[in-house]
Amino acid sequence: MASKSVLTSQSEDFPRWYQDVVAKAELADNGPVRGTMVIRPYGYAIWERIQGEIDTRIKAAGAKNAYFPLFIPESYLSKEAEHVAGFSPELAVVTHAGGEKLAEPVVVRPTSETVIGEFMAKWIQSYRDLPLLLNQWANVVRWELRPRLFLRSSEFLWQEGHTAHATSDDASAYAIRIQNDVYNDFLVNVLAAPTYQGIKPPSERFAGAINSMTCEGMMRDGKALQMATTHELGQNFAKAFDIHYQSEAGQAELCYTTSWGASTRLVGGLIMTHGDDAGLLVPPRLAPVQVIVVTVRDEPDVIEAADQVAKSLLDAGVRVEVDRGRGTFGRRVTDWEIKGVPLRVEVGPRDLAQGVVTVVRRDTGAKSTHGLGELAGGVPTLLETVQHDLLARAQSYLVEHTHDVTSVAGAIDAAKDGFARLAWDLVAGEGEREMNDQAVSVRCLQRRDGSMPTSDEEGDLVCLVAKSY
RNA sequence: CGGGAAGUAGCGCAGCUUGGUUAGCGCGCCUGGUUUGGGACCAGGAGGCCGCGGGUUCGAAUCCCGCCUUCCCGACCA
Repeated sequence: MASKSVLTSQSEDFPRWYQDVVAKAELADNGPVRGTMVIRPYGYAIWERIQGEIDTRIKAAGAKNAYFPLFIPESYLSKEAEHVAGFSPELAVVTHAGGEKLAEPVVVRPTSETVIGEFMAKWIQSYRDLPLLLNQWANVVRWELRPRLFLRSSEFLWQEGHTAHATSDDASAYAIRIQNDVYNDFLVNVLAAPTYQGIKPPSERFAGAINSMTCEGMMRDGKALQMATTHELGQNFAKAFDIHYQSEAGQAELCYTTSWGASTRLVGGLIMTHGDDAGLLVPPRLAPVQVIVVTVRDEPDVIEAADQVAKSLLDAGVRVEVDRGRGTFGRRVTDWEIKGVPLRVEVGPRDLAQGVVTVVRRDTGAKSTHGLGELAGGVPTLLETVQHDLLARAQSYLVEHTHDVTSVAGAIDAAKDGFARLAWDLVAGEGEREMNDQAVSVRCLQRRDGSMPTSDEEGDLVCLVAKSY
């Protein structure tokens, strides 16, 4: 039976749909101060899954976690000219503390290149100390003029990796490794959100970087979202903070540093990559709840069967919860659809009489019946099927919403629907300004074969342009 | 930060133009009952500094000023 829709549909009003999902899936609320965000338990559970997956990959890449302070002396920011110029407009600065005006104002970190640079300089003495591979999970503050939950909040959570290397080549290779083995691997294999990887044009580079790499995803409203980013900082920060080492030959040499991050914005990317008119849709490998077992009637034998189903799935390594005795069946079904739980197992008297349960896929709505005994074997397989189907669907979406064009005007037009791809030579300079006037920007540069260039100086590059978040 | 819209119960809204008894409605919430295979129904009930501060007035949700917050469109960004 069709019911009145719970959410604004994507086609009716996409921004409204996004807010409805955030609210009704109980992901987050606005905080009392403009731009701040309260992440609710279900939203945080998703973030914890993201954290866990990324953290494992970071450690596999050899970086170690540490923690640096929230407060940074204002003077640190000023040490790198481009860095301070880039971040000044969005800094939160503490001028008073302990009831008195501070001698030197303290900034709330917008990112930690500066403090970490200061300590890298202290810790690195010899080439034997390199590479130094650090990561921290932290909150950062960038005063946003136009906040949006998860996508752009004044305070957000992220991981920021910071590394120091003896050579430019080593720094570059490590940055590429992070980009591929941490970010791209997570995005493709866990989030099921394929992206275009490329380098940023000079205009879009991180403040203080010599090269920025990005993973650019396509949301279901045709706008691009930067899902993760990696920067080669060259020797800019090494110079500013005197990060040097003694080489094998006994010479003092400056280090090359990198930094890289992924944030709670990924939750926004998740919502807009997979979500549909029924709500959120979380890929199984990411989902904090992979299977929800719903009782159709709250009768003792049904409840007992539901608990047994949950136990057998739990034993099979499935993240499962049971929902029973809370409102009507239809209500509970809708609630879990909004939350995007990938599989629902319905346990009711009619099925039980035949020794089966009904399994429903959140992505397709397809129902199937499974014998009680074979559930623990079948569900993990089905979860993997859903995972692969979501990736395939997102992949097609990305391809279908990428249009090859041959002019700036054509690109601006194509950007109404997604990415436009065209020769970078046609765009660089005046073309980029023309696009920016239409709220279209260059998201990344690639080689013609789709691989990542080492620099924007490389000839014969293409650019992917789009409207973006 | 510029342009636009809006803040009244948890959510969505009416009331404001033309100031005047006790501020309404739908959903949700609580209690009891009937229900339950796709957002149930009946009955009873709780819940409001009408965003905050100031002003005008005998009297302000309503008129005036300031601020805060949210949403949309731009410029800036993970």
